[in-house]
Amino acid sequence: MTDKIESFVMHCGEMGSRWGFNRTVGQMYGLLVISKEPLSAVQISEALNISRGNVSMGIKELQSWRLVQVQHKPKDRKEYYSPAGSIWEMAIRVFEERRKREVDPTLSLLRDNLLNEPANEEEQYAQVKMHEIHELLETITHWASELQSMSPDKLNTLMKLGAGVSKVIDIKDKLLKSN
Amino acid sequence: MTDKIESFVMHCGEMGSRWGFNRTVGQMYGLLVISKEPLSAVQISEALNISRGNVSMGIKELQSWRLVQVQHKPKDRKEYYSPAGSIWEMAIRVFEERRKREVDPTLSLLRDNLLNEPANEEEQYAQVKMHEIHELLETITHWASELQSMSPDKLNTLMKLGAGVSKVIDIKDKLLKSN
DNA sequence: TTAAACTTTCAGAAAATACTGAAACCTCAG
DNA sequence: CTGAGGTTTCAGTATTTTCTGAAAGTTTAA
Repeated sequence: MTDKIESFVMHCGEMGSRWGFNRTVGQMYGLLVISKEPLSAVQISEALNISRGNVSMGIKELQSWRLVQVQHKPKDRKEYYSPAGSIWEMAIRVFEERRKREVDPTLSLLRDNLLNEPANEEEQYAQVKMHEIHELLETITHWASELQSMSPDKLNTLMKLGAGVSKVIDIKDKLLKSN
Repeated sequence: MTDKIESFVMHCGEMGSRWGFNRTVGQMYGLLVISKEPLSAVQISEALNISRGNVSMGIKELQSWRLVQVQHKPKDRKEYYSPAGSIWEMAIRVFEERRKREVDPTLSLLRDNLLNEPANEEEQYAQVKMHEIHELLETITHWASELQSMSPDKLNTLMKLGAGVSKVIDIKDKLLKSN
């Protein structure tokens, strides 16, 4: 591994925990992303100086994020791993999985809590707040899933448009009104 | 604390680490959000059964996320804490801070790495990948900051529009062409 | 100035998390 | 079958993170 590649891989490790997994898993993913060829478990464990068992657990974790792909070479029983999908898909998946882990459980707790009538003033206030949070999270997750259903191409146009969308929406409103 | 409130606070604790801080900090923030009145450090430590020192550290952490506000009561030297801003602002801030912690360092590493010429084929491939990632992250962060500059109201319209934006953009394109 | 009432800090203890490596497990060619 | 070549599991260990509580620091009323 050259210095430049190593610095990238180590950085992925340091960021790993912030992105939702741990250091080693981050390194593993970084390594797979910048390696042209798929890597075997042993190659990964040697490149990163970690145990074979750890690689196995890491791969499992990455699979739960739908971020790696298993491949086989002819005449070779080993499994070879490579990143699943394009950089773009990778981003979408991380987003999606994080939503599942970070937002969905909260939404369901809030839904449950909002079913009961508040028993006193304290709970009354709490419910108002929970309701606000619930509404916000619903709006955001709904929007996110709509965005995800758009083609990468459309999404790109939209993002490049930036705050300009606002103007486009204004135009739409005017058109609707004048009809 | 009633059961319902406690379940919310404990949930915030469990989610805490997924949202970027730790259990106690999560609980503290949950508690502050659903409490009508600002709370003193001692009240927090009693409500959550944690040490006074831990509260101090937690508040510091929440302040670094710009999520709490300090208040004072007349004739009282204690500090009282309450959530800073509306639920909406809270979401914006968490987003913003996470971007700073999770994306910005990566962008700067990638920028640095992309300045050097690749020394061999391996690095050549690595750079292509890093370039892709860099471009994607740039587009997304740029877009995110544009969105943040929009008024909550406009943003709400936009989000409610959902995948419908795509149609609106198509209409705009047609209008431009016909001119 | 002083001291009471508070907040912050931080070394060490406790708890949580991640890693290793050996054993168990799978799979398939012979 | 069987054993070679591979993967997974998991108990125990190492590392990292978090929490405590006592000491140090700060502020202000008198």
